[in-house]
Amino acid sequence: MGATKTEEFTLADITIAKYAKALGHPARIAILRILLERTSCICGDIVEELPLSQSTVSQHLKELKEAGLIKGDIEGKKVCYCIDAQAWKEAQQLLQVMFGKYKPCDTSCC
Amino acid sequence: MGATKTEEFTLADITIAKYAKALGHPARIAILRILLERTSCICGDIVEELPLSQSTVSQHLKELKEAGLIKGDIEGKKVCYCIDAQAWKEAQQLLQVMFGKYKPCDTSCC
DNA sequence: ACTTTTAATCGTAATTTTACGATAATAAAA
DNA sequence: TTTTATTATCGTAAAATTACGATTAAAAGT
Repeated sequence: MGATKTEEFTLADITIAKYAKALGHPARIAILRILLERTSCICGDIVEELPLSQSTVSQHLKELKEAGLIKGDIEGKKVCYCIDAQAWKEAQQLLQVMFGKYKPCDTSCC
Repeated sequence: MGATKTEEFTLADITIAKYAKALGHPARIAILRILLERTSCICGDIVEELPLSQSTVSQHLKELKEAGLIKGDIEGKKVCYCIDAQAWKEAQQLLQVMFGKYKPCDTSCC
């Protein structure tokens, strides 16, 4: 036991959960904020901005990459990270639709 | 090691990560969808709709509750779950603002 | 009072995540 | 070519997550 039963759910739920999971750590939110701040994407000094070691930041970057939310292109000695426009929009849309489905309930219990 | 360095980040990042983490599993997305479907919130048959055992579903419900996204009121023999309007709106807003910050980058690398 | 129903909690096991230092790997600079 | 800078990966350890069966707790029904 312990392994997530991913197969048993709908693709929509799996996809939204994948994106949400990637967003589920303050360090990764912080990384995304750094990438969101710039219009250009020459970025390689993410490590200095975070209270974590280089290897740990690299790991978080990997997870964001695996979720599809960011891309990393080798630019000489450094690696240039930026947000993946397509995945970003998909995640945004999926979450937006889900959050928009809420309607205040009419029974007394809540 | 292994413990998340939660203290070192901004409250905004911690909060958004907390909500995202709660959304980071297909089962919990499925649960939220079930709750979103109804305008009333007499719900106690969430277990039947999921391919998981009762104890596992209960655990997922607990995590959603701890993140603040849902509430559970005891209604006689059953427990009545529903979405917490305030937390829901906060999560929605935080995510919306963050996702809205994206602007396509102008350099060649991406 | 006893039984049934419903949901939480406990105990346990496997897996995954988080984190770091140390070590590669790669490309630019000297 | 050797050195330096930058990032990824490996190895490892602690902690958290996921999952389930068994048990407990509480309320309702008999």
